[in-house]
Parts: sequence; structure tokens; C-alpha cells
Amino acid sequence: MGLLAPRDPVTLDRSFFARPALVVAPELLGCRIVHAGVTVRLTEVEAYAGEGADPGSHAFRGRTPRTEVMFGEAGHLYVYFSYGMHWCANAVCGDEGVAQAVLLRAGEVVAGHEVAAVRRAGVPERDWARGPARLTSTLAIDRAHDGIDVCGGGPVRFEPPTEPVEPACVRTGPRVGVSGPGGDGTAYPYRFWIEGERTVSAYRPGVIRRRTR
DNA sequence: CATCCGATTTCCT
DNA sequence: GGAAATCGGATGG
Repeated sequence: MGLLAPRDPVTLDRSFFARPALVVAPELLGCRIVHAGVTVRLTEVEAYAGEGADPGSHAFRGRTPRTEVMFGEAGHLYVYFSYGMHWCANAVCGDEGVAQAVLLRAGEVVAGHEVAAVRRAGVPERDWARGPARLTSTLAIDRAHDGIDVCGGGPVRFEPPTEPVEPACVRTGPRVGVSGPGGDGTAYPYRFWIEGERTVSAYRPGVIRRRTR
């Protein structure tokens, strides 16, 4: 398997997710997430390392009621509420007790166009899942799915790519919208995307916040 | 493309 | 009590 060969097919079982988020993240590119009649092929994700290791992570300062699922078993969804009106979804990674996750940032609808068109009425198709909150909106994922197991035959599931993603097309760079120390992203180039995809969200630097203590 | 601001939870002070 | 937030839609240039 040379550097330019397509990746081996992946099996999206629990052991797939029970690895470091930085390993899982690029392998999720091209995979599909299925829920409520719509299938999205992932084109952009972001890794979040664990407690104490990643100032951008919600789990940086340790366990809270909100972040509890991130510390739990891999292969569950961590869904959080953002800016008073949006929901964003992560796949929990790593060993139990290790709070790592991969944020599902963007993708393209590859099945269920009719359902998505109703759910996202008035929105151009390109934008249906172009952004983490748009993605969950199109898939009808919200608070009810926080903590849900995606490896156990439940309503939300992942599927491997139908066409392999060329590793040469995988790019990495600064995360989007992450504030706090390292918020410029350069210290944490944990975003991964597929080069040339129209659904990759526009880069917006995080607000660089002053030290809060 | 840039800027503006909404509407609400979470967690720190 | 209040700042900050893994954002997105609207509007203006």
C-alpha cells in the first residue's frame, strides 16, 4: 500500500472509533453518515484531543455534565448546542476515560435528496451540509441524539466510502472557529478535508480571546 | 467577501 | 451574574 494508493476499506465498528481522534478523523473522510432518510458523505472533519491536551476542546478543563459522553465509550455521538440555536455532532473516539472526538463539519448529500430538500427548504443544495450545524440540521440530529451509540444498529449509523478517497486529496490545516489559546489554529492543525470538494466550509479564523485568567 | 447580530446553554467568577 | 460559545443567515459592498 503505497502512499498514493487508496486506503484500505474501513469497517466502522467500535474499534474503528476507539483510536486517537487524530487517526480516526482523516479516515472518516468519504464515509457516510445516515439518519432519518438522508445520507451525507463527509468531506470535512475536525479532531479534538483530550482533557488538558487541547485548549479548543470542550473537555479541556475536565469532566462536566455536558462533556460526560466524550469521556465515555467510543462510537457514540457527542451533540452540543451552539450559539443559542444550532446543534453540532462529534463522533467520540479513543479509550474510555479519554475525551477525544471528531467534529463532523461538512459533507454532501448523496441519498435522500427529496427529504433533505424539504428539511432545508430554500437553501441551495451545496449548503445543505456545508457546516457543522447545517449538517446536523439536514440529518435531523439534535439534542435527542447526544450520547447515542452509532455502532449498535441504532437510528444513526456510519457507512464506509463507496469509492475510496485518494490520500493525496486529503488536506489538513487550522480548525475553524476555535477560540482561546491556540485559537489561530496554527498550533492545532486538526482539521481535515477532501481537496476540491465544493461542500468544504469556508475558513473563518476563530476569535482570538484574551486570557481569561 | 465582510460584517453584523441573533437566541440560549454552559460553565466560570 | 455574565462572558463566551466547535455557527449561520441576512445584508451590504
